[in-house]
Amino acid sequence: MTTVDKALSLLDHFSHEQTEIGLSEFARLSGFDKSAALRMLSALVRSGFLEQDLQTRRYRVGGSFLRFARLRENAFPVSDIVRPAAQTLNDLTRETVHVSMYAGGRLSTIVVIDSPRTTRAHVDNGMELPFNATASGLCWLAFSSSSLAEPHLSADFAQYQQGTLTDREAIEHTLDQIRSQGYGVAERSFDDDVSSVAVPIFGASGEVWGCMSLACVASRMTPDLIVEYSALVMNAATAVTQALGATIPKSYQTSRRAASAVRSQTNTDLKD
Amino acid sequence: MTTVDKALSLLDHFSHEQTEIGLSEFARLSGFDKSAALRMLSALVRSGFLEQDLQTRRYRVGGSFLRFARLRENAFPVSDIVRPAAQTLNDLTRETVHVSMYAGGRLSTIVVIDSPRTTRAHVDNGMELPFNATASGLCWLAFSSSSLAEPHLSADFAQYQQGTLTDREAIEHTLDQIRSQGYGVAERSFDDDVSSVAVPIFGASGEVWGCMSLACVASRMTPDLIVEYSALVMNAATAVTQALGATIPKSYQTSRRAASAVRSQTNTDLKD
DNA sequence: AGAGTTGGTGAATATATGTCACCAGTGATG
DNA sequence: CATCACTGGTGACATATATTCACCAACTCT
Repeated sequence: MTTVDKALSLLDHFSHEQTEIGLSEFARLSGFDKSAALRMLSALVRSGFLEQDLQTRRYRVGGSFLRFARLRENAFPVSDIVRPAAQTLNDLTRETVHVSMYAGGRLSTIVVIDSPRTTRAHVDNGMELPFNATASGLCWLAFSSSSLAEPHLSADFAQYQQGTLTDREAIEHTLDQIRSQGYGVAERSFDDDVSSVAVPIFGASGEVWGCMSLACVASRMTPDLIVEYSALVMNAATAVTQALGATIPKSYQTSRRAASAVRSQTNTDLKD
Repeated sequence: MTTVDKALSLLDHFSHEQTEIGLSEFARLSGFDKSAALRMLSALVRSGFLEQDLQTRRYRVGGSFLRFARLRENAFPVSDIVRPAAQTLNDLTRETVHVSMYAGGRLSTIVVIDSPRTTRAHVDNGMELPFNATASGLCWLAFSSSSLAEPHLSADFAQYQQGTLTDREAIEHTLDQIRSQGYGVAERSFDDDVSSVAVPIFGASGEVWGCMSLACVASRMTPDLIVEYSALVMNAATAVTQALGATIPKSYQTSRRAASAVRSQTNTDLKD
């Protein structure tokens, strides 16, 4: 682990809940010495990746991220590519659709389109999706290479709800199931009232780039709907994969074929 | 300069024009050894701040920026704060309005609202504004502390147009003028067909946080309009400063008073 | 007043970094 | 086809740099 890795890992302690962190707090969270932490934090401040509140002396995520995020969107407009497919899926199902992307060891939502219904699952844009508790997280694990997935499989899992999978054995079993059916399902696993169906999006390198997921109020989700939705999400995710200039890996195509029979069925159903 | 500074400075070589950079190119641009550069680049890739194209082996800005940018917007929703004021100014003038923010040694646009007119000045969101050639850049220099401004005053200035200021003497003279009138003007200085008026936005620390600028087709800009617009931009920028939880520094208030007489005039004019 | 915070400093040692030579692969040129 | 000039990447050395530790001043809450 280089010094740069350590410095950048400090940023990982920020979250939607934790938006400001002080020096001692950083040292505690990261395990680094206060003095070492301060030097790294100062470097991050100098380059604008952190800002320091002059009153409280606490640090927050800096403005440089805005610049680089725009730079990236300019060079490689992910949102623009992803949003149409998500919108189509949202139009078809009238349920919440979100697309997540794997970067820096996190799976976080980059596009969210909420359901227009009066009762709906809400997902925050930019939200981090836990690997053990969400359809997207499990789906990512299922189709990622073992070397990439390993660190996330040997982590400590938080138990969000009664049904949340926290045992590695149980998770591995679920991943097998996901691999065979081609999509991941999580019912009342992260949020007590939400069930969702997720399908992998592949990147140019053949790795799982992220996931597309449909989330709805748990009481609305039936086994039949899961099958219907999975086919629709699969279509949308495939469109995104192709729009990213990638191809569906052979390993996944078998799953797709298995599901495509179902899809033609459901498409017929939906025509009525 | 710590290693972290060096690693992060590598990212500064990306721009709207330069969206992908290879290892040797990085070494050349930064002056670092190839081997050292590679180690830093690898660290940046590991944390998702860079991505490497597996075909070309070149690097591009990574996906982690999206996550952190959203994290920041969630904690401190700058765009949401800035946009209404910019929209109001756009409604009043029907000219292009852009707001820039200073971070990591760069002044770059974070909100852009284009003019609805058939001929209009277009500004890219996320664009970097050169300090010597834009109204915003000059305005930032004029009201920033000398220690912050110095590195940007002793840099090499690019000559974008005939009238671009590239001589430090001339720039300092212009800055004096900007300080006395409270707003910056740049006519055909960056783009040959664009003139703009910029006013500083202050942050909680009292420093210049960024600028609000009105840009229009150069041929439309008259001395009278500059005075009118400057008062309107000043109103909008003041609103943003206050929305950011900051106060206008005393040093700037004198400029504002000088202009407020003009403002009451122009406000009357605009009522008709 | 005292204990427990906080952010920050300075000087020891230990370690990661900068430097350089080197390798394999690619594409252009004669 | 052989050469040349690139490319991305590797490994090992001396050295510069980061980590560690004790310490300081300021603030808050008993």
